[in-house]
Amino acid sequence: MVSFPSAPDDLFKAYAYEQLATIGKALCAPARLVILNVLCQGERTVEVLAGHAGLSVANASQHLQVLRRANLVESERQGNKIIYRVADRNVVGFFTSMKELAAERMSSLQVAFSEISAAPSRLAAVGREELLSLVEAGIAVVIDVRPSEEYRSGHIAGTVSIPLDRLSDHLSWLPADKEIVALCRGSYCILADKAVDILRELGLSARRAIDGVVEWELSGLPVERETGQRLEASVEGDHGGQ
Amino acid sequence: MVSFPSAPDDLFKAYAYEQLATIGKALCAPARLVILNVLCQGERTVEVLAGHAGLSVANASQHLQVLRRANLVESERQGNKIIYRVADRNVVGFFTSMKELAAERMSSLQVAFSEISAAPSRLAAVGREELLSLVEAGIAVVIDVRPSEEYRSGHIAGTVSIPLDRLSDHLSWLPADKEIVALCRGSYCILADKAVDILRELGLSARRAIDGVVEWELSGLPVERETGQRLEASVEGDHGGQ
DNA sequence: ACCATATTCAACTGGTCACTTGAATACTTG
DNA sequence: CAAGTATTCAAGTGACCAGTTGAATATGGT
Repeated sequence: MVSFPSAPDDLFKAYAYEQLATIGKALCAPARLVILNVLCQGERTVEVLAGHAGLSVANASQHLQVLRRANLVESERQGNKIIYRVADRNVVGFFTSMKELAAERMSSLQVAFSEISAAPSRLAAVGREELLSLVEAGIAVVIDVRPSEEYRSGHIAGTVSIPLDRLSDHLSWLPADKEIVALCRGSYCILADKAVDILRELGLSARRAIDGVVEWELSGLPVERETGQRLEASVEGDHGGQ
Repeated sequence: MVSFPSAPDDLFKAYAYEQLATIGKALCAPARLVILNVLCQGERTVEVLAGHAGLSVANASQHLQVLRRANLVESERQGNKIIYRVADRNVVGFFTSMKELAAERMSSLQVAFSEISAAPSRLAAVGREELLSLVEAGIAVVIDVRPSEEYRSGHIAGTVSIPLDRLSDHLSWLPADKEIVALCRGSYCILADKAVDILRELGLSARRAIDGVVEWELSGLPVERETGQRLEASVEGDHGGQ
């Protein structure tokens, strides 16, 4: 560069950090984070995503384009609809580490949350190592309380699908002598908390898992997918979770 | 939760994503990213950080407080000055993966950049595996072209400190029969590019490393630190790098 | 105690972003 | 080819954010 004026250097620096900031900007609106979190679990249509985030379709579409400009998600036309998905497996890992980083801040909230909740489900949450050992020892059953569509589009092998809103239908055959561990979408999702509260009120031994299906998948557990099955519009069954 | 109104659920969801967005907001201003990148290499004073980012001290202070509110950095008073550092080793890892995620977007820029640059240093950059094998085979020398203060505060074992602005003083003893690999702060830093251009103009075989010292450190290489040595105010020697 | 230095606070301004609304585009189905 | 559905575009509004300036706070040295 010797004979190089310094201007292009600053230009490069400015441009580089501007590009980097594009990713940051994509992650600074809560609505986009909700969308991204849903997309980390599988591909979805615009309408479904708008429902999850509580946005108008037009608004959700704009948020999605911000995410796409940041190269975090990509879209593809499939028949009548346009489906969005994360652009890369790395995005899932990156977003997960962001959530883990925020978990520290969240801990204060979780304490406050457990105080208004009937059962301190969050504080007794089950970590990965413990859950694995519980399952291996055969003294725990893991139930996946997400809506059944999500279970179908990808779940950890060995878990049983019991959507939260159908939990009462399956109470009869749940073992009273084993511990029940509820699995949902992760620490930002409260489906498992609700399930645990219900089960405990019935006298069963239940706890929630700290991590969600996506985190387990990232840590290398085998995942089963029902291929060909696609998530169509149906936000029903999602009782404020995530 | 059974007997729980759904309002607190939405409150939790909203609060959780708001907290997560705090981190995103901290990363959406280029100036803050520059600051964070410098902090990933070691603790600094406000004045130094302001110099790196090209901001007024008051402005840099405000940016630092945004970063602190997001729990990404922490501050400590040391005598007359206040030094900032990353709050957690995980922050370095997280920020690194963010940069890697952006690298894809950057590739287009790197091509454009190499076109105006005398030598296509970026395109021939050396990755980790290759560099390790080159060093093991004894056919490459690795020079650390960052300012000497940064080298002192932490560098990879086996590398030699040759600050870019003193490169001409060390030309005599650089081996002509080996390949010279220049190491700097990473792909967002152009110090190594400049060094390579100088060396090539002199007929030496030189390439830059893709990654910076921080990335190498994260991947497990032994790091040497001169303890007790602290980075005092001195932006001099930083020729537009980062 | 006083001054110099380092950092933060407070008030202000221009620009950018999120959300709304109404229209336009693109594809599928009859 | 027409009608319907899904998504995107375009314009407008209110809120928030980055940067500036000048003053306030806090520490160390004399």
